[in-house]
Amino acid sequence: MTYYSEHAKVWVSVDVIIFGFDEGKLKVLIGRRQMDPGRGEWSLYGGFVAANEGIDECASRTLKELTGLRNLYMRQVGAFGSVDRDPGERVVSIAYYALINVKDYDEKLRKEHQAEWVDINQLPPLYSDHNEMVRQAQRRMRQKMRTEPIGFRLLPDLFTLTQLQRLYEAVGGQEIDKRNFRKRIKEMGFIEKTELIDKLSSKRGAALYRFNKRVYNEDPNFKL
Amino acid sequence: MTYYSEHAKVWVSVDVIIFGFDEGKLKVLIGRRQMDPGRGEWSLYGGFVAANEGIDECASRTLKELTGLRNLYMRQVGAFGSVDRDPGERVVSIAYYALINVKDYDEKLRKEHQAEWVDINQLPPLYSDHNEMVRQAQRRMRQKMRTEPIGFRLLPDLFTLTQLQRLYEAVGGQEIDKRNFRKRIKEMGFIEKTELIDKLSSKRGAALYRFNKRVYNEDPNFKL
DNA sequence: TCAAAAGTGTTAGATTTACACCCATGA
DNA sequence: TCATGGGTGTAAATCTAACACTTTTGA
Repeated sequence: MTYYSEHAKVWVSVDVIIFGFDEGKLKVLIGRRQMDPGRGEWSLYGGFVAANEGIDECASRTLKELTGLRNLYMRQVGAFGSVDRDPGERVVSIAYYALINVKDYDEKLRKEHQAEWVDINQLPPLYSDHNEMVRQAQRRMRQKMRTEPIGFRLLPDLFTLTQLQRLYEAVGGQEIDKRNFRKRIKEMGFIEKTELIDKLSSKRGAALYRFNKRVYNEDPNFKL
Repeated sequence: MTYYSEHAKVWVSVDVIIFGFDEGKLKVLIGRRQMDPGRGEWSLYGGFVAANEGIDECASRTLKELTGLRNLYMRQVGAFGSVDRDPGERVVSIAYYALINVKDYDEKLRKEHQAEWVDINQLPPLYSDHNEMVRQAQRRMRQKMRTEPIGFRLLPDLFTLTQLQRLYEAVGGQEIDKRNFRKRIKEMGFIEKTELIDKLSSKRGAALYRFNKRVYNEDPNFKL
């Protein structure tokens, strides 16, 4: 308290936009707010930044608490700090987005937290400025996905090209030509075909692919 | 203090990366830090967020105090919040970048604040994580400039095409072909040729252009 | 046998890049 | 008269977008 004591301190929190991909839709994990003010409203998950905790750590901790998963792909969206954004007190909140494979999220844990996957295009009004946070997170994620292959984080380790295409369509918000898409995938090189066949989603069966991180790292080129 | 009192509060500050363009170089306004800890080190300008002040307002106020200018183009870069980023206390800082026309900045005011324009490629080590803030601000600004004509904020109202090209080169970090550049400018439509001639930078004289905001707003397309 | 999803190439058009010379003027 | 920066067009190459049919197999 020796240096800046004449200035005001404020609460700083972190809110996380957790993206998942399921049933061909981009989804966000939301829940009912468990504290006042706003108890019971739809809300993102978040937590307060502790005195001895960096903001990235706080986001990781929040994600871990909610999903049980560590080392999720996570990026900062930005700080939200209007004076009256929180109805209770002055809180500056820093939004992060994270990508998870829906199937990695233990259903029991999800229910314990009363968390729900909701289509990003069907979100209800959320607490405070959380809808705006989601919009910005989506823009950010879409932009990132154009230049880095982060989308794999939303899929199982093995996936079909149609799944991958649906993912890009859901994120980009528009349909993609199948042949052009597959042509681009082939050019990338770091999306490997395996010998495995997925028989669940079609009668004929579709080849399963995987993301080869090593190849990607050696060959740092990318375009959607 | 009724809702979140069990959580810790921290100081929140704003740091501004002020970009200028002069002598064909992209420059940043820095100064000597006027407070402890770190007094005398090279630093960005910043200020603490007051209890009754939003973070964007805080950034505007900081810019106004330093430059005397209002309504500068300004965008948030993001929040910086490692526990030990500030050597004195726990401070979460939110970085913003702003664009100003160097000639709009009153020299007297600049000297009063002991502020200096420094080539972004020649920056000295700055206080705390300010170098990293500058790097991120530059990436952000470069990216933005590819899709929106924000560069005009760094130039006088009237400018020659060569000036404009040098600006894009400085921001993009690479040379641009003169004919291709001018071809693109013509296609844009919202960069208007005036009848005025600049005789300062060449013997022959160069046509002066201006950015027509109205035309731009009616025709929301853009590419570098 | 048929419905449903997988898989596969080519072509036209659009965009991007490379490139060189003449012009006007002040010193 | 010459050095300096201003100004202009074309052609090749690359990238992007549009487009339709055959295959496999479970129901």
